[in-house]
Amino acid sequence: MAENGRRATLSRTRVIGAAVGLADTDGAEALTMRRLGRELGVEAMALYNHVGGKDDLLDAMVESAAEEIVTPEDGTPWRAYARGRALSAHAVMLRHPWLPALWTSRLAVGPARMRYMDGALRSLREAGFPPGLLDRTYHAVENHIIGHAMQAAGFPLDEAEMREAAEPLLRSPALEPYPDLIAHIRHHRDTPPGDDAFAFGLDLILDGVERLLAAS
Amino acid sequence: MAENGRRATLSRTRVIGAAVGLADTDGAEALTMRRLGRELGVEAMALYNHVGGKDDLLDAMVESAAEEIVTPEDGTPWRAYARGRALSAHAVMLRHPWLPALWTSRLAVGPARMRYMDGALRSLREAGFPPGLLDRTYHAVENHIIGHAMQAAGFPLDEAEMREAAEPLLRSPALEPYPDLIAHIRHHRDTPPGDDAFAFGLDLILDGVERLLAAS
DNA sequence: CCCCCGCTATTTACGCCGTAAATATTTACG
DNA sequence: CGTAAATATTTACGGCGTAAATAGCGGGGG
Repeated sequence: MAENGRRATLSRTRVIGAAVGLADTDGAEALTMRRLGRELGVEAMALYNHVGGKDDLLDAMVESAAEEIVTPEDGTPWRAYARGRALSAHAVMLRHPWLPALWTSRLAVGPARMRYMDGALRSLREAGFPPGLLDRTYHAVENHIIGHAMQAAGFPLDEAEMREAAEPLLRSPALEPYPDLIAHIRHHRDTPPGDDAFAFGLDLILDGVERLLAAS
Repeated sequence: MAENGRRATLSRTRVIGAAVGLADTDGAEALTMRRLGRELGVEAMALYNHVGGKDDLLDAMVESAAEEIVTPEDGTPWRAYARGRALSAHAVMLRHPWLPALWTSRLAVGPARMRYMDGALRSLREAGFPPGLLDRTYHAVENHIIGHAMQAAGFPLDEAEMREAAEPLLRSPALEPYPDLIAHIRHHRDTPPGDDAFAFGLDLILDGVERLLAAS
């Protein structure tokens, strides 16, 4: 038997979990069938008994991450629902920097992701959104989540690294013609992420939508 | 001499241009040093006389795309400036589906990108934005551009392909428990992109910022 | 008890990748 | 023309995903 078997050292769940962990700590480019096998004490080809191949593994990782997103309970007012689900999705994407790129590039969509999408759409519909506004609202929020996560994943520096990286950059003569860019880098050096930047953009969108909904 | 030489069949510019073209038509995963060499009638290693390696090539492609973004002239009111530059960046990203992923994942930033960033920041500063709002506004717009481009790149279907892909999907029993998702897919099947979805989210952000600026 | 069968793991191999190093060829100039 | 520099090719290496053949193993029926 596959799924229990007392001493079944390998399983689909374990393979996917190890893949997620490996990509989390060492980056998506370190996720290699051979390397993943090594991590699990097994040869690469052994993994093929549990996943269909690397593509299947990547899809399963996305699905597994989608399951981590917590969705407000049914009946939550649309704005709180959208805000809660966006903040949770955002947190998941920060935990898994490899996620936004896979999220948008893989066309296979599993049940967790379908549930995630369906819940968001239902919440808006039940709030009385007309179809056009509903669709645009959904996508505006989704774009914000993905955009922020992509930018964050591409600049994976904590506060100390930020300070450290900023200094030599600021002295670079290549930057000299761009004073506002210099000021921007200084601003980021002095004010650590704090992450309210995500909520700021999100609320901008939700405020605007609220007004449009009221006007409709 | 490198750059002219009458019959210099290869040059950095030509290599980068061919790489952009190849990635545009066949996708980023088709961009291979060997394949790119073949496209240029040359062995892969010949490319290394003109680019430092694949990383250098990718950075140069991003920089080349950044040069395609047209920026409103200096002195344009902040809102028109931000809107114009966002729409142009958006158009460039749609032309080059490989761009958003590279844009966010490569940390090297060339002059064209610096100019792009600096111009946007200057426009907001000259309009009197306080530093906190300036930074959040810049990033909110940037996130929207990247988020929309990533989603578009992951779903590279024109209207006909859309219709064609939707039908079997809608019959899939896996979708059955998600009626609002079904409605969403139907909506997309019936209303082709049109691309005002990008402007919708952008204006939501700019409207909100305008209000915050007035209140500050 | 043993044997055999189905599942799991390993071995080997193939064609691709990026690129280092050595070599050959072409070009430009005194 | 001769030669040095620029450009292109050849060969090779280690790593990738994975197909195919092989080996090991645990559990149920004779």
